[in-house]
Order: sequence, then C-alpha cells, then structure tokens
Amino acid sequence: MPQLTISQVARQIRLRPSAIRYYERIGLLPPAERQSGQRRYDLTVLYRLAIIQRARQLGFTLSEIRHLFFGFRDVTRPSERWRTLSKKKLAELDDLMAGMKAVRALLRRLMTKCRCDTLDQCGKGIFQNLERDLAHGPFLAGNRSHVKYSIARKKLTR
Amino acid sequence: MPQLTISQVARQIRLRPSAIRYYERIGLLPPAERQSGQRRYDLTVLYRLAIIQRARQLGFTLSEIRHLFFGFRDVTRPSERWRTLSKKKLAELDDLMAGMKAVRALLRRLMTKCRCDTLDQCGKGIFQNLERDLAHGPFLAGNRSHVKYSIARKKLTR
DNA sequence: CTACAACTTAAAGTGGACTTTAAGGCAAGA
DNA sequence: TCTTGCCTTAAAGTCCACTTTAAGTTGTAG
Repeated sequence: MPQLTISQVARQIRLRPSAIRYYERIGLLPPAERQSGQRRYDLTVLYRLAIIQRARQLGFTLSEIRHLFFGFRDVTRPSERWRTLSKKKLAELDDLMAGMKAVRALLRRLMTKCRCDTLDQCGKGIFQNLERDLAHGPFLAGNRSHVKYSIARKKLTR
Repeated sequence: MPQLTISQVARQIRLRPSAIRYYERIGLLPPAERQSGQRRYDLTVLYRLAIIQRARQLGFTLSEIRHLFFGFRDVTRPSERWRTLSKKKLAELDDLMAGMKAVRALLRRLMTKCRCDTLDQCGKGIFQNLERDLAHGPFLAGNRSHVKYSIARKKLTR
C-alpha cells in the first residue's frame, strides 16, 4: 500500500524532505515504514501534513500542533480540538492586534510630530516618559514569545 | 563627568548589563570610557538607550536602529530619519495586520464550521484545497522574516 | 564496473537578540 | 589578608523550525 517516497510527498505538499524527517524526529509524524532503509508513505501522510501546514499558517507552533494530534482523549472530535486551540490563539491574536494598533499610532505620531533637533533630544523626551510608558504595561514585547507572526518573505532560491 | 557604572545604567533603563555590552559589541553604542577596565557612562547613554528601547518596541530591528543612528548624513534631522524608517515599518505592519485578519477569519471558521469525524478527514479537505489556497499567495508565512511582533511574556524570573 | 540519483544518519549551522558560563581582575571593608 | 561585590572577556548556549553538511547506502542504467 505505501508507495510514495519522501521527496514525492515533499513535492506534493510543497515541503522539503528535511522538514518531513524533522517532523518525524520530533514525533509529529509516526515513524514511516521502510523499504530497504528508505521511508515509504501512503496518502494519509499528505492529510496529516496538510493539517500541519494549515495549522502553522494559523500561527500554531509545532508543539501546539502536537497537542492537536495527541493532547486529547481519542474520542475527542476534531471540532472540539480545533475549538480549544483556536480560542487560545484568537485571544493571543487579539492582544497582538491591539499592540500593533498602539504601535501604529506611535509610528504615525513619530512621523508627524517629532520636532527634535537631535536624536539625543528625542531620547531625552522618551527617557523622561519612561516611567509613564512602563505604567501602561508592556503592550508589545521584544521578540521572545511563542507567538510570532511574520510577513511572507520571498523563498530563498536554492 | 562620566559617573554611572553599567549596572546603574541598566537599572535606570530596565535592561540587563549584558544587553548594554551587546549593543556596544555590535556598534549600536560607542565604546564606553573605562576606569581601571570598567565602563563608565554619562547621562547621554540613557537617551540613546531610550531610543533603542522605544524603537525596538515599535518593531525595529537592531540593524534598522543602527540605520537610524548612522545611516543618514549627519545633517539629517531626526524627524526625517524617523519618517523614513516609519514609512517602511507602517507598510510592513499593514501587511501583517491584513494577514492576521485573514487568520482570524480562518480560525473562526474552523471553530464553528468543522464537522469532520476525524482529523484525517480535516486533512483531506485541506489537502484538496491546497491548490486553490496557494493561488491566493502566502498571505502569512511561517516564521522566518525580519519582522516579528510578539505578545509580551512574563519575564523569566531568575 | 562505474556512474548517478535518491535515499539514509548524526551533527552542526541559521537568524536575532540577547543570556549564561567560566575564568579572572580590582577596590573597599573587616 | 581575606572576603565581598561588582566588573571584565570570550565563547557557548537559548529559542524555534528547520536546513545544511558530511559520510555513507541502495538500486538502476549504461
């Protein structure tokens, strides 16, 4: 029954073989059957990979996707699994959007309202408002969170 | 004149000393004066760090911030510098928001409209729509871009 | 027999913004 | 003198989702 090689699967789902091996290594995919050492797949792997792709696109981490697959009792239906994960993700997304709107506003103000003669002058102003700004709470953090959304970038040709 | 030690600066601006040393290493801060090997700073470093903080908060990378400081002719006023950078960032931000709205919609549909009995069934549906979805263009990519916004995370206590 | 394509593995590399570690220096106070 | 506390450096580690590399295996074609 299993007839697809890893690169045939990769081509169909638009992934690199290395990604598929990686998913297997971290337990997102079950260990594939082997024919003289080489992985062979049937169609169902495409479905599982499609879910992974879509979930990634929705901002889920691989560990959240593992939860989607394995973190529920077997009888739990997909709709409920998706609901559980999506609810959390939507909340995160809404936080993120709020933060981004605040950033947008700040960017606009910066563009239109800066009258400083030097950057040090800008800095002084910012520094003196530090206390007040921090009181607001960090609406946007640096970059060490589990939720990251990124703008699509041209594929590295290779 | 320079009287502050690195950890006094760090405390005032709410950074770790290691971050300040890192900024110096990558050329974001000028090499600090030394007193028997140790860095000593005056107030202006706080202003510069405040700008870095604020710019990071606005989604600028350290390399963009370097551009803010050093990428213009000396006579270029802060307002114009900010305008140049902000324009680009606003465009990126708008793309990002659009992508996130699409994701939001998909998440909502997933929550309310999934009637699959098994995840494989979900996967089959997704897989069969792959072509169509890809035609849309990747409105959101995985996570390898230079623009990342993240939800604030509780500081690692340590 | 040789060449070649496609596969295998483990381990190391990537990017960005730092932090942590290891090993050591220096000044002040008991 | 010894301890304490803060500082120094270079190098390695962290996170995440992979990719790349190096070295080797297998099957097929000429």
